[in-house]
Amino acid sequence: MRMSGKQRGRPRSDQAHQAILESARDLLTSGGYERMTMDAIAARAGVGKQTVYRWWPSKAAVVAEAVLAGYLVAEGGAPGDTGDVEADLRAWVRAIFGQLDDPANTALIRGLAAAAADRESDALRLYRRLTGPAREHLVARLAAGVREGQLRPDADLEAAADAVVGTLLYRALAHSPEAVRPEEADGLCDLLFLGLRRPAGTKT
Amino acid sequence: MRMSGKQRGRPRSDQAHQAILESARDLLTSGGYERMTMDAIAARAGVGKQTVYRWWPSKAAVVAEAVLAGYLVAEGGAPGDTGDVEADLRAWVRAIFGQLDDPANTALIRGLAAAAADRESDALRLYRRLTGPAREHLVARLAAGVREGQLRPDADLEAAADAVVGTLLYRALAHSPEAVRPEEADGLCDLLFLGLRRPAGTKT
DNA sequence: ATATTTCGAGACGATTCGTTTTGTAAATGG
DNA sequence: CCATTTACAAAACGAATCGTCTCGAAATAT
Repeated sequence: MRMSGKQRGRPRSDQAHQAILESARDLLTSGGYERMTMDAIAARAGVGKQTVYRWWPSKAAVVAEAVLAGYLVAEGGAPGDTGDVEADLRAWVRAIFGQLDDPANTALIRGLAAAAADRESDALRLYRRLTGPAREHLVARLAAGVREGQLRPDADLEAAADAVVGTLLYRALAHSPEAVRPEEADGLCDLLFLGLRRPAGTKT
Repeated sequence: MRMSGKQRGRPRSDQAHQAILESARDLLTSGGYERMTMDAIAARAGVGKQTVYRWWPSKAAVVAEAVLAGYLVAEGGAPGDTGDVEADLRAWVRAIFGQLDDPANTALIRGLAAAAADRESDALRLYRRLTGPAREHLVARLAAGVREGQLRPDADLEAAADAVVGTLLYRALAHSPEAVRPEEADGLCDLLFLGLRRPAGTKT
């Protein structure tokens, strides 16, 4: 057994580590997954290819970590809790949809989709890590709304979260970046809250 | 000028054409996009690679047409119209979700996603062709429901259609095939129709 | 000082895409 | 019947890229 304590030998360069991820993100947002090569990632990071493969097993793995480390759907954290579920989530969903107006963000999401397609065995895990935080935040805030008596207690919160995340993913993958429609977020929220809202005059 | 009439030379083999698409589908459902090669497609189809590239410009194009020709989300056609929007669409959505229980179908959808990732310039068109028919059917049936007075006239039908298609895509890409949950379709429909239904006592 | 580990740089083999070549088969025009 | 034209199957080929491997230098512990 190796005693705990400092390892011998040259220590790992965290600077190189970060430079690789950043390089991958840059190439992804500028040229997309297809036009990006491992040689280019290493070169732009000022790093040997060996250093990349020492820490990641494949191109898809590098891209996946670069995307997940640099862009989380739930970036900015959980939705606020002002006591008004509807207002809180409306603002939150709107903010996330707004992030998709930046082509760099949709490029990252498409990059993750490409990485998932490239490594089918990791696809499920990648999509989960991409959408998991947002899903959990949504469900948590909705559940709080139910406890506060603002939402109907029999609502299927998981279905609502899937609808939001699914619409987001669909929009990021299948909609042209030019067709920016911020009101899409409102349309979705309108629709969902019509069904989620607790009918007036229900026992609290 | 060439007079109209029969083309000279050996005519194109429709049999080869079909064999190529079928071969691509088979390889896609068995091994996925990553493990499928153009040589394998041609060999399994009993066709020269030249014949493949004569009619399709790239691997992604072959896969895309194979998927879109062999699997449409709206396969089976439009939802029925019994006069009850909710029942019609519930059955229709359920049937489509049911198709995702077949791993072959999710493999085809993932194949299209891979093809889109491989040819980013064609990605938008591919996703539109994949989801377009289902979207149109949904919106059409919902609009009929509005005309029939069953759904609220101010509902955002596009948002509802996006929610359904988005959830479908999300499920196909990010959910493990084992976790079959047919009730997901019902949960989604419950949620949406709560919001879409015309409140009782509204002027017709 | 020596051993150990990572570093940047780059050569290397294997795989796969997409092109090109070669000889053959199937159709039309004269 | 023969020339022309187009598609066919098979396979060789070049270019690109992935992932591995080698090399000498740098950094750290003993």
